[in-house]
Amino acid sequence: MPTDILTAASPVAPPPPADGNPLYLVDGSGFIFRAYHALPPLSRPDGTPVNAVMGFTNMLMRLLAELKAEAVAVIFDSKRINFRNEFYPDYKAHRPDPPEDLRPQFALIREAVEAFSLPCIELEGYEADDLIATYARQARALGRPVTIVSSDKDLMQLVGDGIRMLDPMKNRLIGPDEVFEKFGVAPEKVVDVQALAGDSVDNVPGVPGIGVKTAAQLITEYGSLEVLLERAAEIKQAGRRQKLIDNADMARISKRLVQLEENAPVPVPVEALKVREPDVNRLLSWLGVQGFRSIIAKVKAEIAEDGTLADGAAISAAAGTGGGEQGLRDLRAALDGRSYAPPAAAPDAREDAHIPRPATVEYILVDTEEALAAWVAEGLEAGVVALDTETDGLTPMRANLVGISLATRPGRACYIPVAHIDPSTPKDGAGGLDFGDAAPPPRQIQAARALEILRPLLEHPGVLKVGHNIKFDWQMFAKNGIKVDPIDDTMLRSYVIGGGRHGHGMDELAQRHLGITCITYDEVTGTGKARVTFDRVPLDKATSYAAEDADITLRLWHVLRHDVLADRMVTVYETIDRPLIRVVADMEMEGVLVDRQVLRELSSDFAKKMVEFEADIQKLAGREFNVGSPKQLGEILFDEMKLSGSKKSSKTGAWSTDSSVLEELADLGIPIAQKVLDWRQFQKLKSTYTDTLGEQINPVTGRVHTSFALAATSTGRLSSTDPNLQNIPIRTEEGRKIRRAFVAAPGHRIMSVDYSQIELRIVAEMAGIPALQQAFRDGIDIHAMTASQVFNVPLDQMTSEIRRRAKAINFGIIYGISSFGLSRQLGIAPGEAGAFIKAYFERFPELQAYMEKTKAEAREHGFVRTLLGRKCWIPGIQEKGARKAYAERQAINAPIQGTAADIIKRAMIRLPGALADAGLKARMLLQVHDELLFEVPDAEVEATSTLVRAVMEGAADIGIPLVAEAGTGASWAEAH
DNA sequence: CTAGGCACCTA
DNA sequence: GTAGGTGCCTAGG
Repeated sequence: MPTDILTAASPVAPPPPADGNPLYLVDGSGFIFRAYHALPPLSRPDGTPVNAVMGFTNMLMRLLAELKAEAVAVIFDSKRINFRNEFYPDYKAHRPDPPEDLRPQFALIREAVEAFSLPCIELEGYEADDLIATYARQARALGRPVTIVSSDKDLMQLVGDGIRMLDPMKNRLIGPDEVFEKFGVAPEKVVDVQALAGDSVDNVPGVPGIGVKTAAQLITEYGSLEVLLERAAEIKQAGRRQKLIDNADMARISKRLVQLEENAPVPVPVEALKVREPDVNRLLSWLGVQGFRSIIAKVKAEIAEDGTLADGAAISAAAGTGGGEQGLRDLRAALDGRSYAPPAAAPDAREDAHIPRPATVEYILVDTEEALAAWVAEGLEAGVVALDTETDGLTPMRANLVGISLATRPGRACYIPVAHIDPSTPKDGAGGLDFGDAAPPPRQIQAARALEILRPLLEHPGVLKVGHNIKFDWQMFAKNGIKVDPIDDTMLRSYVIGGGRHGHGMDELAQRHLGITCITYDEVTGTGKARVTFDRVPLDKATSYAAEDADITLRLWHVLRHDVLADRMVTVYETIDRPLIRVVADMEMEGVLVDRQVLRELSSDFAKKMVEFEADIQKLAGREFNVGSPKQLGEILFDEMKLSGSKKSSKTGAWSTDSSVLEELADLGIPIAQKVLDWRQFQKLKSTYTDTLGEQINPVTGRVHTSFALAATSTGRLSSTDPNLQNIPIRTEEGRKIRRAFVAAPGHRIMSVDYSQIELRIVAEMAGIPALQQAFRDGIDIHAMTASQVFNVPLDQMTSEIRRRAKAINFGIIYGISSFGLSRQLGIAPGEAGAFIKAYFERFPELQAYMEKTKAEAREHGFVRTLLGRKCWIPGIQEKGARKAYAERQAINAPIQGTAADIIKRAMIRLPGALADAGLKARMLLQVHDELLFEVPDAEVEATSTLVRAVMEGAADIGIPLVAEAGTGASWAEAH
């Protein structure tokens, strides 16, 4: 009669209300063996067996995702020896060693706990069961219900009164009824039964000849072990009576062995056993190493459910319902439906709980290998480290590594100099030949040694390496043969949250999020003539600066990890910006081959032309002056030559001499105006391109390595600097010649693949304009088609002038059209331009509705979104007048430009793998917003072209097809 | 020596 | 009308 016994055994005092936060206590050690024996053998690609790890990880996922557990601890045995061995040395003495293919899994299971950011508890001298008992008792004292995740019978003594067990393998709950089924007594009496019956596996002696059945019968009859032993003489059966009398002490010892310790000095208070927000990067990275693909899918589904827009699949699915247009509207509606706090003035420092506030700050100089090894161990233990590199230059391909800083927890960081020299060392070329007088370099670890000691940390798949603009550091390490992985970037995290709202430099973010004013680079190295490279910065100063950078990066990571999640930007960050880091890093390091000779010849050509034009200009002006000075030119033209047609700038009061002014004059037949325009063209081409580009050729690689900024634009586009290779001339014949200098290595061709009309396609889909969508599906000339519709001209009567006007409007749409802007573009009156726009809106009414909706969205939220969910902040949208009108144009343009940027980024992420999978050796060299440039082996041109176009066209399903076109040649001029 | 303005290159 | 970057000139330290 289980119920009777249960009732009788209920505690006298009423149980405390079980309204607290449920606590889940996972018996990690017990689980390992159960899972190992229950699951078939399974191993990772590298051969490491992982069946128990897989079972364990799945169980954790269920606990977190299905049961939504908020308080979880995973508890392990510490060593084989514990306090029970003090009074019974043979306890668990006969346990065989774990099987060979289970041993490596112990450490992996602890890694799993870390990867899920769960508390991992063990205590020397105690078994997992004792810690579980202690926590269970403490949680009950707080009125919290407890679930013990285990099927170990030794834990059954704890069941009842708000404590239950969950068998993680069978997914079965164990309550008092199930315990009774097993032991024939209520949970409270289980220890007594075990004390009598003993346990051969754990080497608990018990009383010989008495098993569970007999023990339960005896305990039920006498009420408890003590009473039974006292009254053993009363037992009728002679053999049983004698055994009990002879083995009374053994039974008492056995009870002490099986009785769990409920007052263990647990290392973490019960209140602290909380489910922390998992670090998705670290978790996915760890799961990836184990090869747990199905679990990765589950985690990603959880993230998506968490609120972030899922990527391509969701876009396609949404676009698929109701034929694209409606689907996208649904998507937009879904996006619009989200509630966001209106943009407020950012406070100088925030006060949420996510901000780490270390009590002390330790910045340590590391100059011995032993000390560095200790920091590596600390980093491995931490699982997340922030790092920063100090160099003697700003362009990674030319800079040398000078030092490395590392932070292992907020407030604790070190600086490892590896190439510092004494500050008094003469600078190159400045101090003559007196190098012998220089002081010796300070004590430090050799760069190569330091890197080898750091390598296990930097390449460890279970340790996340965080950097602020980590692309730079990744390249510095890659140059030294270390592929840092996995990586995370606080600058890019900030960018996906606040792109267009504020800058993302570390100093600014430290001020904004942490209220900390960082030491500036200028303070450390000086400025101007006094500036020194970082290798000459004294080590104390260098340590303060560099260690702070790593520390601040780590602290920002904690804040921004939370913010990206809370802002539901995880998918954009994880599927676009973070994976792009390595792709762009590789692209930059690859560089592009530039023919210096071609540039020299062009420079010389351009110089000759400039001399000729300059002489003509001086002659026409009647005196010598600096043609390159707009101020002097304005004085010549409008004061001395008394020409009209210009206005004075309101800022400086100088005459405007820009190209539109000069073109008007040239059209009036004034020769000096055209000459100046021509001179300026060559001046620009020579100074910005042919002269400068040659200097940018890296002496080591012989190629030009631009730097792409990943967090510079408000729309999600990349930008390119040092040199900017996204603005190489193409429009004029003379300018286009510069592209002849961008060539392929011997045996290779340059291939350019660009999206055709991608932004107009995006407009057609986002605004839901059926006429435009159909035109794109039919593959007809979009400018001619809009011209025909807007100006009522049949396609077969289309003139180039009418098409030109329609094309200008089409571009105007993308830029957030205004009648003033269009009039200037077309050289017509604003009134006439306004009439064109009106006609366009009448033909495509969906467009006007879309624009109004977008502006309203920007006004309400302060930002707009791309199709893939990227936020583009529009500061100034709440203002009035011209500022507001400008912001409205930005609001209209940003989702269009930004969606195109997202799409090409996705293509870029997929391409290296797709090329490798196809066995193709093509290298991606440059991105120019809607174009990708490749260097392709001669024999692989056709296959590469087909593959790249397919990947680019398939990068997103926006409804209407995307079209990519490829061109190939010996140089960029021929390929485009 | 630096910062701002101008001019002009790209998508 | 959108989004960028660079070189040159010049004013103001």
